[in-house]
Amino acid sequence: MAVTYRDIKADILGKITRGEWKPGSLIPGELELAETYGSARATVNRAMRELAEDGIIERKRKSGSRVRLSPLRQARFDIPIVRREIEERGAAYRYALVESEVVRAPDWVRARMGLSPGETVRHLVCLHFADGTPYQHEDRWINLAVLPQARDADFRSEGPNEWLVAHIPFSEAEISISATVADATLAAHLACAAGDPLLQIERSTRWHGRAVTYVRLVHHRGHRMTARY
Amino acid sequence: MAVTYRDIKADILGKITRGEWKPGSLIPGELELAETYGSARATVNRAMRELAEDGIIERKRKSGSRVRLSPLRQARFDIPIVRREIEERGAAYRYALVESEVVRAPDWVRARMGLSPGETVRHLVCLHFADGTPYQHEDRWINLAVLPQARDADFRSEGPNEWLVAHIPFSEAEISISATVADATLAAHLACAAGDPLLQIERSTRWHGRAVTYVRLVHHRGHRMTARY
DNA sequence: CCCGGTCTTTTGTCCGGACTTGAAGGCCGT
DNA sequence: ACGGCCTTCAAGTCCGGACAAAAGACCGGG
Repeated sequence: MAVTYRDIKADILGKITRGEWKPGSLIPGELELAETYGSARATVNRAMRELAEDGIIERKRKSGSRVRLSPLRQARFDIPIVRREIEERGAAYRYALVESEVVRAPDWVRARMGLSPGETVRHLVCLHFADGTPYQHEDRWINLAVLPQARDADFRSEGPNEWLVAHIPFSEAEISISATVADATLAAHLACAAGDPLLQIERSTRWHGRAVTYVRLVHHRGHRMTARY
Repeated sequence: MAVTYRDIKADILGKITRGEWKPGSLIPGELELAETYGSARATVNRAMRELAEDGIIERKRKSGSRVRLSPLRQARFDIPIVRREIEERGAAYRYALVESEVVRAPDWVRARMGLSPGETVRHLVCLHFADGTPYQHEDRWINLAVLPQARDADFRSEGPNEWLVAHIPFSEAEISISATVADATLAAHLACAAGDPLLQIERSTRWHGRAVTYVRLVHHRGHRMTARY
């Protein structure tokens, strides 16, 4: 059988983890590797390219490839739709709309979304339950200038997240994770004590450069996001 | 000039974001696309493969490629070494060792790291400062069965993170993010009030299947991790 | 009707060759 | 010493062709 690019990738990775090729050292050129593995240069290239994407090595034209000094540690977190996240844990999902209004955007929302003064937004507060216990509190603002259909949409049975992905196929987003503290209303909604530390995710989404929605997701007490790499 | 795989990728992505190819719909086969773009199938393949990696489309042999129903939202967070993180913000980095001991692993550490009873670990408590203000509190446990050199290493001037990457080139890790609350000692170290919510990262690292280190990083009040996608 | 085997389609991978691009290093004139 | 130009080299990309592998589709036997 021929050598696959996976074989080559695994072999090179092995040499690195076993310490044969130390951090900072130069790796043989693609041509040389292709010869030693008895494969085409394109195959070696694919292996090396993936190693570079994985943050294991660093590549530069002319200078060649070298093992990274400090392995670039990067973790990939999936940010699934809540319903999916809950169902994948084998729990029953339930959704509830707590509050809904159409208002002029308050200043702090305007600032975050980059709206002009006086623009109106649809403001929603929702709760997501897993097996009956509160899982996530959602505080969402939708820009009606971009999505006027959101003014009359009925969010009582369908969550805004689901509605949005059906109306905006794809978008850019900025997401940020922080810790916050439960105030009285959050505590009531999430069935925890006021003062409890809670994990909070904020996401602002834009479509063709225009702010579509800003959402603040506060998770139940003890929630953790996990990733492997 | 020839069409590059980037051109093709951008063009297809455009068709999707503009709604020409709706979520769930089938995308033309590679052969057909190669013809319309006037390029080789390998080039189209590269473009499609990357779109699949980015979570935009889904590919299956025989059935073809289709636009994802709900675009897989995944965010990549860089987990840099603290020193680098601080210096990249343009702040001055300072490190301090607070506590250091060699002990038998307490039960909760044993459980997390999967150690046998009676195994010894090096336990370190460190602080990382940015421009003089506390930035991160580090509570680290190193398995001396795997890294006996850690018993006598001097962590007074060099942080354990730096020491570790120099001694274990690469490793697998599980990382998990959660919110915690400042107790008295954390509050004192991080210059915040007891009861403040703090962002906490836990990471366990293994090398060739054996637990190397477990670390709990608690960030200063108000810290946030941000990513774009 | 169900079950397994075979066909066919589509993506996945590889090859060997070619040209392009970016950056390092040297050369030269000031 | 100091620019700016030119060479050179390694990675980056592309081509056209080929075979491999997965997974629907189809079909015949029980």
